[in-house]
Amino acid sequence: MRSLELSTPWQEEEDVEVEDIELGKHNMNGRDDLTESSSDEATGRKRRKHGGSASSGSASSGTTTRRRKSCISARERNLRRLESNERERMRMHSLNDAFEQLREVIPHIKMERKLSKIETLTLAKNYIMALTNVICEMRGEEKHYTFQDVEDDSTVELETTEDNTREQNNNSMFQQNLENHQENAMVNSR
DNA sequence: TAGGCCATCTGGTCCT
DNA sequence: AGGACCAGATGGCCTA
Repeated sequence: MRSLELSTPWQEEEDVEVEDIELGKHNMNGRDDLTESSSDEATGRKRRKHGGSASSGSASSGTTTRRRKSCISARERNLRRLESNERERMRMHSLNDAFEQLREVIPHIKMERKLSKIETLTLAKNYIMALTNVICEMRGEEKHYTFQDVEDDSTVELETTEDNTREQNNNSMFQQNLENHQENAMVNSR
């Protein structure tokens, strides 16, 4: 763990009423003028160097704007930024918790590594589609969705054939599980 | 070593 | 006004 170095650009600024800001012209590789990020003592997770760029988001690039800066001290801004970082960290952690809970409820072939986020979402989508099909079938309606071969599915692009095979296995497992549940439901309802 | 995935920082925008 | 949300950027870790 490295300690927090308080020498970020915004700390060294003097308080000014108005500042010229050139959007979209920041040094993308300008890691040199950036120091270590805020500490992560609260979470103990790995930390990064400053990664963000000022040209991110939907800021209009290439234009020069003149914006009024609030009359708060550099120290205050520093504090606000750190608090904001902490909130963002917590928000992302809660998002990751939600992903973890989703992984737990999606039936899938267990692997050495955990499902990535994109895999989790894709499987969840497929599972919902499979469930929807079962409901339709129970109602005697036509199936809503057809599970295409992964190669034919332009919406899902997996990198390796191993991944394709796994996804197909998971899809057929969905169907198998659902059919079993369906049978059980029939038996219980008698 | 390249590429995928991820955590984190950051600043803009939206919402309350 | 302040917090939540979002997306871009970056560097670390891991695997093929």
